[in-house]
Amino acid sequence: MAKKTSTYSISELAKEFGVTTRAIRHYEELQLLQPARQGQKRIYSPADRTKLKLIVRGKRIGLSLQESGELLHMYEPGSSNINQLERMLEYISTSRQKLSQQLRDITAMLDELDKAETGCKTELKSLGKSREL
Amino acid sequence: MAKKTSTYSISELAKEFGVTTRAIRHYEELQLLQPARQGQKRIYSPADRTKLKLIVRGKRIGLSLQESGELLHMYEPGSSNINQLERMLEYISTSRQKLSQQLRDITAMLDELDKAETGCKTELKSLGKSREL
DNA sequence: ATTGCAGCTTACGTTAACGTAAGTTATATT
DNA sequence: AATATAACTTACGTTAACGTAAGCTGCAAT
Repeated sequence: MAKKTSTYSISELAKEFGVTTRAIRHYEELQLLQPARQGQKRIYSPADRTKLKLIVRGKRIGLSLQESGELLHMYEPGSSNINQLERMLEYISTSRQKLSQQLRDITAMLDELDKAETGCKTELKSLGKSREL
Repeated sequence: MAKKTSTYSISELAKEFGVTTRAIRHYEELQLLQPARQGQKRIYSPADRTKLKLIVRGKRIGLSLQESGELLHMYEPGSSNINQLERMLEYISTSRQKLSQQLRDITAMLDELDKAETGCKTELKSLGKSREL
């Protein structure tokens, strides 16, 4: 039959993002996803897929599922009450600070890797020289 | 008595890096640190302090203690045998790729935060307008 | 009719990274 | 001498993020 390209099965998403179906169900248990159902089967919308993408991206940079969940919160309808919006702005600002710190940490690490690599290569060269004698 | 400014107690380091002494001892259990001893007490050298710094930095960007341990490996004497050095170069390259991916992930997230923030602010403004009527 | 997937649920198991408690030791202070 | 403080050891507890196993379900191909 015709494929509604706008929905995904759990194993399709699992394969696409390199996670297990168990993991995806786990994210659902933690309320990070709420896919529709067709009987018992989970049906994922493009929005669900995007959320999952954000989750795995979050994981790569070391966010907990909790933290990712809070970020996901910002992609929802937006219960637009003033207080909520302001709390969200604060949260955004805090998140940005954390991410900026991470940026610094990562570039610092990359620097160290460069140093280590140069040192390594110099050593290799000198080892090569001594064999050439 | 006079303070050898070139050594640290466990609680000094704990305070400086915002971790518990228990955590530091834990890193030692996992072989990430091997401080000297003065009787029973642990004495940390500047080198130990640097390692700890790398560990907490690693944690901030989501490295496991294992991974940090492997990175720390590169700051040691360097059992300079050719194979070792080449394996290390590979490891460095792999690490760099992971870190680069993280950089992309983080800037992507920062972008999303920007979007979310603008959206948030626009909503706030429209809410403000409606009250001005 | 049966065999084979893909998905589902329930539930216990596992690993990492410490937390926490209890009791011991060494040093310094009152 | 008594007490406080900082460190130590041993050992069990806890949380997060799934893994893994067992058994049930619906549908499709043989």
